[in-house]
Amino acid sequence: MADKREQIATAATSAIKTGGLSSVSFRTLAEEVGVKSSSVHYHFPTKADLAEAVVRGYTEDFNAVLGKIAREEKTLRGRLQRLVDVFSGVVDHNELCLCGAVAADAVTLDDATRRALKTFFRVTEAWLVAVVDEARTELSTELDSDDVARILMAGLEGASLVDRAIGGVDHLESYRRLVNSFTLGE
Amino acid sequence: MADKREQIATAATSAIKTGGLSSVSFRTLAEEVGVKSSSVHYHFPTKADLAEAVVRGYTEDFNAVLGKIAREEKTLRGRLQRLVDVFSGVVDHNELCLCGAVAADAVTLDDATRRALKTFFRVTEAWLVAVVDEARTELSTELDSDDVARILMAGLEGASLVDRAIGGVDHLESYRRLVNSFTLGE
DNA sequence: GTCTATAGGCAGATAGAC
DNA sequence: GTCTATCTGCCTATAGAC
Repeated sequence: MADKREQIATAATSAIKTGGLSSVSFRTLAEEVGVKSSSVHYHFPTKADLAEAVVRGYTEDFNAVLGKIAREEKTLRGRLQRLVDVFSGVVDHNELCLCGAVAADAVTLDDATRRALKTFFRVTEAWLVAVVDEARTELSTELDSDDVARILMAGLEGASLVDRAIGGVDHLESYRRLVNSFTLGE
Repeated sequence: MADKREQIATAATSAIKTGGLSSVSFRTLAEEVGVKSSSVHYHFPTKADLAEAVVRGYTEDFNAVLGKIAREEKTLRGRLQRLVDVFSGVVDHNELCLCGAVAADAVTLDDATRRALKTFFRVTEAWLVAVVDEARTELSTELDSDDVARILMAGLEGASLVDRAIGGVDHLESYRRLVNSFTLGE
């Protein structure tokens, strides 16, 4: 039953992944955690405050997952495939990466949330670059690690977006094969 | 000054590309074309009707652009680079591909609009497959044409989404280089 | 085809009691 | 921290006059 602030952030995260930022309201959020909307405002004065906190929290959680993958998988291909798995799992639940969903509403964001969003992509791509650079011998493309990182990040966001909209995971599966073509392995 | 219905659809298209489906209202649309909101309802009874019409119209226009590219560019690399140009131009105006923007609101769509959206991706990827198959000798990847088509489509949608959110065109530029690594050319 | 007028609902946000 | 109550404003949609 953690503290209410966290419960609210968790409910907001889930709602945004499904319906985007515009789909969450203080009222529905309040109902989900069993309080009144004014109590939600107590924890997050404005919607911008809520959005920023949620993006920051998601970035932390996502990073923890990346760390886990790096510990559990030793090959570059294994690590990248696990990243595809993460996006695949999200789409299976009819959701998007939270930061992809928030990015779709980019024009309505305040500066702080926009910065937090930028940090998510910077941090995640930095992980990809590090993972690729650590295993240069397993790489079978002439593209440099920055390009590989950006191509996979943007590609997985886009594949999730398209696949969820039209049903299935065809695009994510194509990225699975792109990962294979980028890496050496049996 | 075309007919009003078309003016409304054009204004809606532009607004959706910038702010998504939830950002357009019958009121603001009406103001932009110089009528009252009830007149907009006359042409498009519900928001779902408007969304479907806009997606269909965009699919037609996009296809015309693809046809133009195929006529003007003779090499596979040239054609794919021109496709990247299209997405680059959109992001320069702080917009997204209309269907990418609509896809972000997938959960709120009615069946007809969802079908129209599916058609957009099907048609555009069919063009990509045809273009790739027509120039098999210029291809320098082992991925089949379906995968190449899906990777580029999803990738360009995702790169637009991310680049617009964080500013710049870094991800689209990485896709430019991916296109080069997929194709032969001087 | 376009208008005025309005219904009915939900949004974000705040004041002030407890 | 949470509540009740409320303000203000925007939304989709419709009825009916012209």
